[in-house]
Amino acid sequence: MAGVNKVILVGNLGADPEVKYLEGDNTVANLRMATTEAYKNRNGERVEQTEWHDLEMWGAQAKIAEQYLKKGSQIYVEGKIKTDIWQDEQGQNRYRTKIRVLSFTMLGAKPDGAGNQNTAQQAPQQRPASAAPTSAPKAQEMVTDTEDDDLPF
Amino acid sequence: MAGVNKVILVGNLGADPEVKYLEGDNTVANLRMATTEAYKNRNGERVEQTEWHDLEMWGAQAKIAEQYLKKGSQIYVEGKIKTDIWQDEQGQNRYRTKIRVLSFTMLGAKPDGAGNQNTAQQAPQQRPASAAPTSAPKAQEMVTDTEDDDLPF
Amino acid sequence: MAGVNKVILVGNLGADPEVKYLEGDNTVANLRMATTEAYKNRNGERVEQTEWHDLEMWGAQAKIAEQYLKKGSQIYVEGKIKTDIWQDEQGQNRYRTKIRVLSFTMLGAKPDGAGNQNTAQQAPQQRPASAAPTSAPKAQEMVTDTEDDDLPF
Amino acid sequence: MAGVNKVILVGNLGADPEVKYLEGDNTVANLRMATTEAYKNRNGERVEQTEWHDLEMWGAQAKIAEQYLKKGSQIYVEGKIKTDIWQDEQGQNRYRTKIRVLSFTMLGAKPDGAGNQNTAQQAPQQRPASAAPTSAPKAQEMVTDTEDDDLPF
DNA sequence: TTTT
DNA sequence: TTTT
Repeated sequence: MAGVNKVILVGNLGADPEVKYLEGDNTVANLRMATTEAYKNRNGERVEQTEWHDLEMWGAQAKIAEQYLKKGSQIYVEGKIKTDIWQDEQGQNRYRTKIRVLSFTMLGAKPDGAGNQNTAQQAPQQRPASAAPTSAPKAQEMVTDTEDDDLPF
Repeated sequence: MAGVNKVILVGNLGADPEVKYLEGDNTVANLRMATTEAYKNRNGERVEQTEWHDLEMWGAQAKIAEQYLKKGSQIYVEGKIKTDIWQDEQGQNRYRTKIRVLSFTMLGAKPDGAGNQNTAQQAPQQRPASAAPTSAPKAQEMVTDTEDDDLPF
Repeated sequence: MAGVNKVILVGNLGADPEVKYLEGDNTVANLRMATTEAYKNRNGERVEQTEWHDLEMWGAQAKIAEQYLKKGSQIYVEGKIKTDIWQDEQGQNRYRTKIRVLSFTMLGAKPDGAGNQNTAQQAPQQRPASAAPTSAPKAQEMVTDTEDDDLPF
Repeated sequence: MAGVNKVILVGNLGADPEVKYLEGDNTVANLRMATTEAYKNRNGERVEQTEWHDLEMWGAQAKIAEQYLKKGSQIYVEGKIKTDIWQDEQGQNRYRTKIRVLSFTMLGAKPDGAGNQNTAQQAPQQRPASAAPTSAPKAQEMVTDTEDDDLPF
């Protein structure tokens, strides 16, 4: 049966994206993103709670992230949860959960010389990874994942 | 700047899908869907509130809806809000808001002879509208919109 | 049965909020919000499509909107779809769909003298409508609906 | 600034809920939930990918889960991502990510003798944890978290 | 009517 | 007009 595995985040990057260029012309970007919640506790004191998320982007999307996003950038992210499980040397299960980003968009602050908010999604038909540089999406537009199904993730 | 316009619904169809075959080999399906909320009011009485939604599906997705969905079907829907505005004979603005479905999946009850729950999405690369019947998604899978950008909607 | 009726929007206000103070110490705010999508059509031309949404906020949330939001403000909104239906003088059904906001948060640009981004939600336990001004949420925090069930909406 | 940390899942439970009654009249339920995605790979073969999620529910919600949910139950879940980090005996960072459920609802198949679909949410004002048994939400309704802010999670 |  |  079909399931739904959807994550929606709004928050800020804790560091610049880390981008790796892999063999076979593939690119992956890893980002750390904070989402902060504020509320008043029983004593009426303001409490802030920050959750950190590991984001993973692939292909053209990763390159756009490298180009437009940096530490502090506020973004909207849509993706899905993926948990890696493996065994360490002691034979114990180890877990690491990340968000596979399907689309993102920059919020708020204008990029350096550029316009205002950016959105970078992985919108298949609309912005092919093979698109010429001039037609490439900017972070101000929704940047959608353009990857195929057989990539190693 | 990039925006987000996202709708997520879980509910039941009030009637069978209405499907129209248009010229140019295009298909559109219109569905009425109810989402029901239940809560207790100040007097502790249980109150039910039902909201009705007009759904619109195109192309292969519309055909899957016609084939698998019917009055009473429980579905999960993801889409976006679209409001049509026009002027009536009196020159007054008239409004009609519908949900342009981007993906859907059948929930719960198994279709007649078939497997378990269905999901029908509009997943571009994965399930092309041109796919052979045997490889067509069923309502038990996520059915995603496969339409192009230049269609009349 | 329980349904889901959820809307998530990111966009900008087309005008300042319109706030009405009703009898019985109730407040309602109406806002117009644009969500813009950009994509390339078949000819490779960039096309922009803007959808306009009618937002409705109540109570403390409405007051926060009045205080912090204005024309151009970029916000994240979570809410549900509500369609009003009535008959006009000709006896024809008239429809108007709005988004009943359950929580919102300001994005991007800092409010005038204030801190950073704002989020205003309707978070019941956390920020009661009866909270003293000093403990009131700002638009930089998530502002959640605090209303009761028996209000006229 | 205010952030958004939202998860939406539709899937099935891999086992009955595990419920623990804690001191101080607190209850916690842990559930394993699968979300399955199906797509065709480059060779046109149908591929299924299942992701497993650790859900955590508290208070009245946990009790409703214990009462109505079991292995195989199909549910809709809304929550937020929470990652626990600690150091193991080797001084290495260990991670475990779970979904703190804010609301859920049962989908599809009717519970044994009961009505149809269930939704169990954590809707504060509407269905207080202190509500009498007869007014308690069933899994067919949206079951919302009723917990306070100072609980240990 | 917003924003880029 | 669905569903419970």
